[in-house]
Amino acid sequence: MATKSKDLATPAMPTEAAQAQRFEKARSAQSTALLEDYVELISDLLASSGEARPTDVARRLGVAHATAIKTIARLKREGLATSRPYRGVFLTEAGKALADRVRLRHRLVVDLLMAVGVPADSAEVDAEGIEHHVSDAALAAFRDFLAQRG
Amino acid sequence: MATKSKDLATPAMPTEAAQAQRFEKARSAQSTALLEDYVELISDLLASSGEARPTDVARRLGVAHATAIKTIARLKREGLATSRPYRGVFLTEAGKALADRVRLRHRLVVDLLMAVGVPADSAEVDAEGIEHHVSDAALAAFRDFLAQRG
DNA sequence: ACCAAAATGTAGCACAGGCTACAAATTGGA
DNA sequence: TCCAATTTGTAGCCTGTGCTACATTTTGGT
Repeated sequence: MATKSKDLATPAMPTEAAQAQRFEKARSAQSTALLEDYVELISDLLASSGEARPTDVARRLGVAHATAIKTIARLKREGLATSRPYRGVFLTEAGKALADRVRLRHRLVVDLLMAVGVPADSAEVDAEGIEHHVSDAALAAFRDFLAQRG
Repeated sequence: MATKSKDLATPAMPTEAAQAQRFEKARSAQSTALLEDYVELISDLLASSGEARPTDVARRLGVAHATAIKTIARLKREGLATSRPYRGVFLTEAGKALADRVRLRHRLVVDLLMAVGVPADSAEVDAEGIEHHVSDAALAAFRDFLAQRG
């Protein structure tokens, strides 16, 4: 291992490897973020109206319906959803499980943000982007922190 | 169904428009995230060793050097960096300003995470993904919260 | 001074996730 | 019933961000 370091400045940079790993993790989180959003949204639509139509999904996400359909195809490829032509989208068991996990995490993030003083509306908006990058360790810490403040 | 008919079980879904806007925001944040990472890293490298070579940037980010070079080209297109062939990368004034903002935000996010009990190493890793999605409002709240706990 | 290794740059591919445009199926109202 | 609007699906394009392979330039050791 070439410890070719010359990090002799400011608040100490992490090692190359450590830093690369962090970025790698952030990139991989990003690649699942969209699927998580779709699954959670589909779950919500199913719960609140009994069906999840591609057009509704598209409108909620603010994308063209063709985009939604393409991503739903990816959900199916990954075993998270099922659908038949002109019949709406449904979640597999794996999809439901993911949706539940994501929803829980979302609430926890919003609650944590509000607990530290972020206004409710900002908290909701920010959580949408933040939630996908919160590790289990952080999530556990959030839970403890919230429990401790009633 | 006006302002706050929120029951404990199911938090009402937001309106289509509101939700679409949130996702749109998250998507646009994502598109600037990579540039922010590059700019901050380049700034760190310049500060700690006086130069930022594409290969170093690539190694730190954990990507192939060709990928780094391509993204650096984008930084130049966007007026954040300058570089001449075989001569390393430098930041424009805009790039420096962005780097400073990003670095500050990064610290604040890490500190906030640790303040609510997230272990230091998790905090660093999570912050890498989270920071790009933290609004100014949330940032201000973080600052206040941290100030209040000395 | 030279040549090999390292760094840099270029070209071309893949895939994800946007889009528009068009085609086909379904649904609802007259 | 039947036609028009809506919904759904398909095709093809663009951009961003990865990659590998190869070409070129710079650098450093002998």
